[in-house]
Amino acid sequence: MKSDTVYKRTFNQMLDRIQDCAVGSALPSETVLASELGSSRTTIRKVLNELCGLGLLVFENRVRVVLSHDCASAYHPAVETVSASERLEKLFMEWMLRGDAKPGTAINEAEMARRFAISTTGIREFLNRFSRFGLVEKRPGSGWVFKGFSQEFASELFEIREMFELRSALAFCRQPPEAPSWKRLRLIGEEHHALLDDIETRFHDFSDLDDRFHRLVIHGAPNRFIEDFYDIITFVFHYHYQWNKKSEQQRNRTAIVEHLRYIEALLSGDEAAVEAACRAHLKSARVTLFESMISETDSEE
Amino acid sequence: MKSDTVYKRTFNQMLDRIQDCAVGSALPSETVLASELGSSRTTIRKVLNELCGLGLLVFENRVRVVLSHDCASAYHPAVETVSASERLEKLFMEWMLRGDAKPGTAINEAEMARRFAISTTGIREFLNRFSRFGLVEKRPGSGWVFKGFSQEFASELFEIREMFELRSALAFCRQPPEAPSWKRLRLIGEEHHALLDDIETRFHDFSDLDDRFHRLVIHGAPNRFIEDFYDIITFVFHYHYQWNKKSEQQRNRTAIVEHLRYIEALLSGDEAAVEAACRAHLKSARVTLFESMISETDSEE
DNA sequence: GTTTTGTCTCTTATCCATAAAAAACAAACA
DNA sequence: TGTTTGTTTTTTATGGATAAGAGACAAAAC
Repeated sequence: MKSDTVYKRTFNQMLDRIQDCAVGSALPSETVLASELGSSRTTIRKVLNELCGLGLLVFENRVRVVLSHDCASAYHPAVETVSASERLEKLFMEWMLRGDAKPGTAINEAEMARRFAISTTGIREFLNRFSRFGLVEKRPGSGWVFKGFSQEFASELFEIREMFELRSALAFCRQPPEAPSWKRLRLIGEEHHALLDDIETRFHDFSDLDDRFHRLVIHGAPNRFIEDFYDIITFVFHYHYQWNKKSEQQRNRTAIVEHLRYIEALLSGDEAAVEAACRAHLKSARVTLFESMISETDSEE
Repeated sequence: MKSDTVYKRTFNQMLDRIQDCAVGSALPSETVLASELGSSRTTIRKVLNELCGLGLLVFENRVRVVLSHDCASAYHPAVETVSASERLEKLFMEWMLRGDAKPGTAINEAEMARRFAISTTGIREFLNRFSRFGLVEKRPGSGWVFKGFSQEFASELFEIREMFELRSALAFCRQPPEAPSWKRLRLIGEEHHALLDDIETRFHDFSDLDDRFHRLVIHGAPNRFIEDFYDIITFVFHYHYQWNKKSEQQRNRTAIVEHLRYIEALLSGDEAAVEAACRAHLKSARVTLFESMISETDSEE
């Protein structure tokens, strides 16, 4: 049976939304709310009905009016708002990054289903989707082999990343001056400056900015395979650094400075400078990743 | 319920196998047969039992003896030897390449399940695996979008292919002379010569040789992402040219000649020559593919 | 004691079922 | 006429069931 995580998530969002409205004011139409909160009208209505039942809203004259902001206790627990597949992804990555599985281990669906308390269908779907990351491989008939989040993996990942990013950065330079990317790049540059100024407190905001910056560069000359590959990078970094927070602030500060040089080079249009800045940044990112992987291994021995 | 395609396929293979043995001679042990035919002993025994029942074998003194070769009518129909997922792949590719789906079309699992008479779970698994080819994309909650096997797709595919192959070819050259790949390359070179001599009759054999050649080059400096990507190429070419056989012989002849030049360059170790030969071959492959795509569109209008 | 076959257990491929969510359609209003 | 809400239909997410197939262990034979 499908879980009602969408409903619960939307419900919580709606509570937030209500608190932004003055008591006595009217909510927008169902259609508007649906597109605003990113779910279907069906779900919105279910939420709205529930909220009427709770006395937080009234529905009169085809309009829903906010009655109260007193809903702190109505929120659904956050765990219940993530779908089975999202939960599985998280569990699996934790399990992997905790190093419970040595490279080459055979993993089988039935056992995983038990371990993670998710149906075999769910496991199977996850592994199928996940196999594009190159960390597991299917052996038809019998199960899967776990390839391991190893130095080798990281190294192969970076080799491709460097090829792709360099190609994209140079292509980016060659865009006509009227391309809208230039403006976006300047804006992202400003965001970097702003973040650098507040780095002490806001260093967590970097990974999002990082992602947006690299995707902007890459998108300058779109290629679905390159963009897809960047999903892998994002994914790997996301989970790896979530488990490995050592010197996060310093790491991010360095990266920002490198980005700024990179951005400047792009804006100047000087291809040699772009190449140099791009290479320098990726090299440093690689070293940082490797160091964090080594220190992780060390600390466990 | 799991289908018994493995059994039927193994059964057919076993019939072939029996016909290679003289009547009155003994079959090897179950274990040996299992590894020879690539299935488990469980399946082998089932087949063997059936064959005893049919009177083609006898089992006496712990040994199975061939009684007869008269089994032409015992074969299971070939259709029943392919698993649901393989069948689906084929059906889907036909549907796609026949051009029934315009790029941007939304496809939904339920409808596909009906169209192809395969359970929704099966469809879903297929689409999930298939999404790494960049031809369909998931929209969580609602279905999938079909991206289309367009010129644009082919062009993006080739851009990556060129980057990867060039990188691999150069890395291949730099292998130490004692690397076993050199010998393999020479052998593959000979196969090319042999095929060229018989091209009139054997031109169908080229696609396998092509695949092995490129994979050998790529594997000189292994990188799982590059090898994975080559799966996409193989897949796309396989199906595209299966539907588009025009001037197959000429196309293959040209490719063989290009390969031979490419191989010679690799063996010479002259990097400039390698680069030139590699680029030339890929450029020509690209042109050929595009032409066949255009003529396909034309013929339909 | 190593192979070989016999038996039993566990896992995978595949279908089906069902509640949740999305989408399509229809009626009502402004 | 175009929104907005009410209703119905369709589709997706997720669990479950089961025969086929794989693998593990035991017994037998050489």
